[in-house]
Amino acid sequence: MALRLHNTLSQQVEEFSPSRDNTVRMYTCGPTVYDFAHIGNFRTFTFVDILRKCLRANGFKLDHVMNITDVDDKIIRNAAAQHKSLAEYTAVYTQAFLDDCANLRLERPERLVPATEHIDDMAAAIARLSATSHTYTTDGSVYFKIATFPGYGKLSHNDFSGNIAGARVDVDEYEKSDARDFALWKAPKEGETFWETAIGPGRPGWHIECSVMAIKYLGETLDIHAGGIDLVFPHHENEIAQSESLTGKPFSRFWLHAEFLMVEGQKMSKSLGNYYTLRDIVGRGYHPEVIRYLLASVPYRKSLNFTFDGLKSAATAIDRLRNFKLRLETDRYPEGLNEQLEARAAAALQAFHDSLNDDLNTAEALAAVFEYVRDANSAMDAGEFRASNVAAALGVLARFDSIFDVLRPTAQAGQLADAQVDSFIEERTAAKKARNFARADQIRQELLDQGIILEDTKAGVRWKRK
RNA sequence: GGCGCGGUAGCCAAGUGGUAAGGCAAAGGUCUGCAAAACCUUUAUUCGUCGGUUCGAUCCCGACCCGCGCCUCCA
Repeated sequence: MALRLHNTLSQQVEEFSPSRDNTVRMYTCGPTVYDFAHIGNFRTFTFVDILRKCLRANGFKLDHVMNITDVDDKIIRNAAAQHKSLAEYTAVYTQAFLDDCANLRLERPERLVPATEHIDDMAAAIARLSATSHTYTTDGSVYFKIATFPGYGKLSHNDFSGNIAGARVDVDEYEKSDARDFALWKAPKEGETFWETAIGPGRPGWHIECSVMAIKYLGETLDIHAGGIDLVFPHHENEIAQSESLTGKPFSRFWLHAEFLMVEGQKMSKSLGNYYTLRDIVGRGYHPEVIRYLLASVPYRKSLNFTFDGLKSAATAIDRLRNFKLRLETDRYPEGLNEQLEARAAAALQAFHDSLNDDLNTAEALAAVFEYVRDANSAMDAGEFRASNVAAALGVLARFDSIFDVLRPTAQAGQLADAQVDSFIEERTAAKKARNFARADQIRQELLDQGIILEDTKAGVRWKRK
């Protein structure tokens, strides 16, 4: 089954393939580095990571650009409050973001591009928009005039053809002649960071960086543009207006948006006390891959209710898969091949692939894996699992993990080395042979206290890290 | 008010015009020196409410109720 994705533009699920040379040119909105990213941000970034992996699973190559917004009002304000330069201030949160992504096992996009390294490109683009009468200037600030772009509203499916003023006016500190016009360029204010450019001094508005950097690195028409659903309007709508006014071509063929995340059934907010950064949750003892599993297990177009019960449930689910893998690797099976089981493995692989290709239906993909695991475990218990079935079983897990990436435990500092564990196990086995169960249990408990779990099986003792 | 998403078992959650995947939790059982792991059984006559279409609807249509998002540079 070919990959199908929901396109916000058409509001339909459409078959996807890149427009040229089998390479997906994708742009996704990255973080504004004014603070640590929160768990809601990471829901979207995890979705993007799953998307990347599914695109590759379909044989496509990737050229993926993600921006780092390292200049905006909050950054300027916070940096000033801490008496730091913009660069000093954003370096801290940029690095924190990269560290968080690494912990969550999010692949690095092919290009990570900071806005502040493209100021001149933005100024040049604004100059071109001005040359084609898409802008006006008030007090040194440049605005995009949406009346000059007939397609405005096509992404968010809003009709702006009528009288668009009237709803909210004067929400910005800057002067605009139409409520929905937006700033491309902001004139410098007293004491604020600004750049000297061909269009004068100032700093870029929010939307222009994405248009400029996307076109610079990926060309005038992207295959995919993705982000959180709250970016549909105005951010992505404005990107379309700028980009298409600039190039006269469709800005992106596909637009993908991840739904919101809730916490314990409520919207996440600082005032409710349910606002969490990734660090907060890891600090409570949840491993990053558990968080990753929970974020990835709910299909991206459905709002995700993030709960601590859900995290515990995710951890147990991962254990089940890890236990199965350990069993495959440590148990001994009779020679031969169980054909029926081999067919089930192939079917699971196919179902997994098809589910993901159905607009990234991760929940259904997981079901395919768990069904197979149950069947295989049953066969093992019944003595019907054969040595030659191991490879396909490991193959199912490998395929699963190439997308979900949760089977490898996060390394813990200060744990026993493998050799040490093995020597304890030898001592315990000797104690068991002598029917000194008290000593055997004591050793097992001591190891457990150090995060090592022992299991006695017919094939011998096996162990794993908690 | 406009636009969009959603309401399925205790929790998370898939799904189809023909009678409800999967995970977690709970209870009982098998196995085991004890554990652990694993397996088996049980847990939605029912899919927000009310109408309609249909031989038949959780799935299609309409109305209503509830939750969430955007419409204020918030993923």
